[in-house]
Amino acid sequence: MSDLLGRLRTRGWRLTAQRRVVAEVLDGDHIHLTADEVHARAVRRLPEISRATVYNTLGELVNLGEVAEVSTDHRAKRYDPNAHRPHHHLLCARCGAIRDVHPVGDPLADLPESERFGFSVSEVELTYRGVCPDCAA
Amino acid sequence: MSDLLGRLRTRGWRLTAQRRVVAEVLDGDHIHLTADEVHARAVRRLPEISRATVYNTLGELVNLGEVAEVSTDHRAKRYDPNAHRPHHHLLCARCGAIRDVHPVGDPLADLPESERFGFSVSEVELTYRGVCPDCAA
DNA sequence: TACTTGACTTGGACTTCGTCCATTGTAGGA
DNA sequence: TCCTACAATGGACGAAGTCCAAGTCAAGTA
Ligand SMILES: [Mn+2]
Ligand SMILES: [Mn+2]
Ligand SMILES: [Zn+2]
Ligand SMILES: [Zn+2]
Repeated sequence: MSDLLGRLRTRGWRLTAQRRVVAEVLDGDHIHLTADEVHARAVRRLPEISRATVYNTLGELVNLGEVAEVSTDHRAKRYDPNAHRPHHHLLCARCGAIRDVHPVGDPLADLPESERFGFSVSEVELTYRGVCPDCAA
Repeated sequence: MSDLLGRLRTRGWRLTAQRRVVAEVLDGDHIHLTADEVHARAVRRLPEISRATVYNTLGELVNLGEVAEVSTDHRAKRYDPNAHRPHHHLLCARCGAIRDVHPVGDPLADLPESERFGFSVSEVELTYRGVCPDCAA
C-alpha cells in the first residue's frame, strides 16, 4: 500500500480528498473491511463522503489490482489492500476474525488434468475455517 | 440424494408436497442452483409454492447436512445436493459454469502450524477459477 | 492567477437477495 | 374423522450494492 497514491497518480488518477481518505483507511496488515466499514471510517476524517463514492473508489482499486475482493462468509464483500503478495485466508467461524495465511505448495498443481474438464485453470482461492484462540477460551 | 425423503421422514420431517418438490428439483449431478432457480423449477411442478417456503426448506436441508451452501461468485448462494461426498469447485469466470472437482492431497496439511495463529482449523474450501471449453472457443 | 472542462461526487431511487411474521392450511396421529 | 402442532403463504422489511441526473472540483492552460 506504501506508495499507492503515487502509483495511481501516474496512472492518470485524479487525486481527490475522498480517494485519499479511502486509501488511508485501507492501509495496514490483515485489513479486510466491508464497504460500509470503510465508509464509517472514512466519514470520521471526511464527514461528507458518500457511500456511492466509497463503492466507486473500491471498485476502481479492485480493477487496478491494488485491492482484492474477498468473500469470506456469505455476507458483504471485504476489501483487502494486501493484493500484491498473493495469499489465502483463515477465518474464525465464531467471531469472523480473518488472518492472512501462506500455505506451502501450490493448490493449482493438486488438480489433476482429468479433473479439469477442459477448463484452462488460472486461479485458486483457499479458505480455512476454524476457531480462533479468543473464541476457544 | 437417493433416498433423501426416506431419511428425512425418519428424522421426523413432515412430508409436504412443497418439500417433496424442492427435493426433486435438487436431484442430480453438478447441480448448484440459487434459491430463486430452485423456486422457478419448483413452480413448474407446484405452481402455488412460495419463495419463503423454498428458502425455509433449503435452510432446513442445509442444517440437516443434506445440502451444502456454496458461495461461488459474490451473488446469490447456491445449493448443492452433493453434500455427502466432500468436494471442491471449478468455475468458469465468463459464463459461471460450475463443476465438482476432487483435488489430490489434503489442503489442510498444507497449512503449517506457524501459519495457524493458534486457531483450531477444521475445514477448508477450495475454489478454482478458469475458462470453460465453451467460452474459450 | 483565473478559466475551463471532463472527470468525480453526491443523495436518493432502485435492484437483488434474503429474512420475518401474522395468518391460513394441512400432515399425520388419536 | 377430528385435532393440533407444524408448515406454507405473501407481503413487509432489511442489508448490500448499483445507477443516475445534477452539482462540484482537480488540474491543465494561458
Ligand atoms: Mn488478506
Ligand atoms: Mn458441488
Ligand atoms: Zn473468534
Ligand atoms: Zn464458460
